[in-house]
Amino acid sequence: MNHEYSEVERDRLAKLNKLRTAGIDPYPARTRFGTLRVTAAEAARRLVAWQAALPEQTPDERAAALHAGEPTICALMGRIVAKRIMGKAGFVSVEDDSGRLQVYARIGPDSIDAASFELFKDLDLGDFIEAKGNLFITKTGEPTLRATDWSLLSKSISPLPIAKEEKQPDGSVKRYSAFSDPESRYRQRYADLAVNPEVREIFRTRARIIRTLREFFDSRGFLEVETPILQPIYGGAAARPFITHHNQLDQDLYLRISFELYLKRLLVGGFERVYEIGRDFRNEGVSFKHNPEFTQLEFYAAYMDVFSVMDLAEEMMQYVAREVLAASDGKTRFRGHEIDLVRPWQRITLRDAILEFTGIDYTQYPDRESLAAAILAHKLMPADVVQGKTRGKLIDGLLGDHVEKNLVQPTFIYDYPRDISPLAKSKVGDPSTVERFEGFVGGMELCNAFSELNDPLDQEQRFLEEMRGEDEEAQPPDEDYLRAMRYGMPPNGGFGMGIDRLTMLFTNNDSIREVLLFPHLRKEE
RNA sequence: GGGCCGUUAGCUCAGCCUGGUAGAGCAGAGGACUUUUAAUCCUUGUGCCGCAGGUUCGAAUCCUGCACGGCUCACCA
Repeated sequence: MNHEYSEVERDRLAKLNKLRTAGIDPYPARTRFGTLRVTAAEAARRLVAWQAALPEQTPDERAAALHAGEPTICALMGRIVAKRIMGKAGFVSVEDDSGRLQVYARIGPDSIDAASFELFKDLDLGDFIEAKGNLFITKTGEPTLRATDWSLLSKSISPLPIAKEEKQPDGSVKRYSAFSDPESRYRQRYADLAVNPEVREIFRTRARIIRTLREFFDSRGFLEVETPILQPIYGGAAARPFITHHNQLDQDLYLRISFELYLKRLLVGGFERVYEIGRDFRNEGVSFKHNPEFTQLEFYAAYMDVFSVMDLAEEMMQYVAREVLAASDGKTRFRGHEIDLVRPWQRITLRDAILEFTGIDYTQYPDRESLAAAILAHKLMPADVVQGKTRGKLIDGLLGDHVEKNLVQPTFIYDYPRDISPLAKSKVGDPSTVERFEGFVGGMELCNAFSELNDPLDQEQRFLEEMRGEDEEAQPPDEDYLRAMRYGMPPNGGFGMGIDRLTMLFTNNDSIREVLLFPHLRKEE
């Protein structure tokens, strides 16, 4: 409550008080012309159709017809984003959710009277109005609504950073000194969305991605479920959690770091295919691909394994790409690469991938010490990073440092070390390896999946092994999960994918912050 | 956490190197203009120059520290 009004804001407050004194409510509860409403896009489409259906005419007749316009009365409502007043006539560009349309008003019998025009001239960029009238085409060819009546719907006090736009001959729009400072845009996302239409488009795409994923799983017999976000024991991933507290119970709770252990309990319960789309919370650093809370998709399917999940993941990606990109070729552009999401994706073992990009065949180094020595000999990691890492973490490090960035076209990497995958089933005949894959696109890890471990005795061993380690991200053993498993869990395949990264991929954004409506920022001073 | 860069008007930015007390365009205000579209033309206001300290007769400018941000490295299955 300590906002200091700027000079512009004080001017607008004075204007607002003048309106109130004149008996005009600057924030009316409802519109007057609601039943007549057309969107800007509908109006433009209607005018094009009307124009095309005009009969054969002389040029003079045609000009007169365009000027008179379509006779139907309709109303436009939205925010004023540009204003061009000249004497006793003027235009304001009105933007709604569908686009922009200009409203024309002048003093005259075909439009509004002098008193109304005085108020019209007083409008500010950012004000919401409604205007009623008929649609016509100006002599410069612009679809326009000729106002015969209009009202203020909401007065803008603080000036929005609305940029001027110039239509280019090729149809594109050139924006001058747009609101572009990333911090200001994220902190005041409302202003960003208000003045940068392409930002709104990112979030429409995001919504379409999520809707399409639901369609995909719903139509394949998956049940959408919701599991606890507040958990007494966290697990299902290697990450540090956020801790919170329940006052009445005097109990510490954790914000979930994954859905995995709860979803697999549901397989014990008899649901064969479940999925959840929701928020995970991980107490770790922020970066261009990490936010403390992020949206995750996980699914688990009884009687599937790592390879049938791989098939399903391919099908899913292809489905979403075609729906979302509205391009039947399923291609997207990301960081300057054209990426083809159509199946089949490349499949390569982790061993072969690391061999290809580092020259190291880790199967030749069966223990931590020999692998660490080889990595140092090849100068693949600094010594202080190598120190203290398990063999599995070293292998994972090689993947992250030397392989991931090269995996631009969709690639599945499979066969992972057991000690970094405590919830995955071991490979038959190769106890150091588990049935797991990760999907990479655009040089970025996108998803993670495995044949889920359903052997309660093996799972108990894995929890114990983890506890013995010194990894501060190790998950605590979950006794209740083991109890569930002992009742019997069907063999199943599970899958997790970051929706934020998927959205980055489909909207060609380098930063996760661009695809989160309100990304985490340090507190404002 | 490390490195680099940045923070000047509501927005986008110049000025800093080479210290002399702050500028442009847009937005705003006043005026002209009854089909404009980055409308145009005339007039005009606008600043804790991120914060704190230091050097200096004098600091937006040089130095130090801090805050915040961007990029990057590390960390992040």
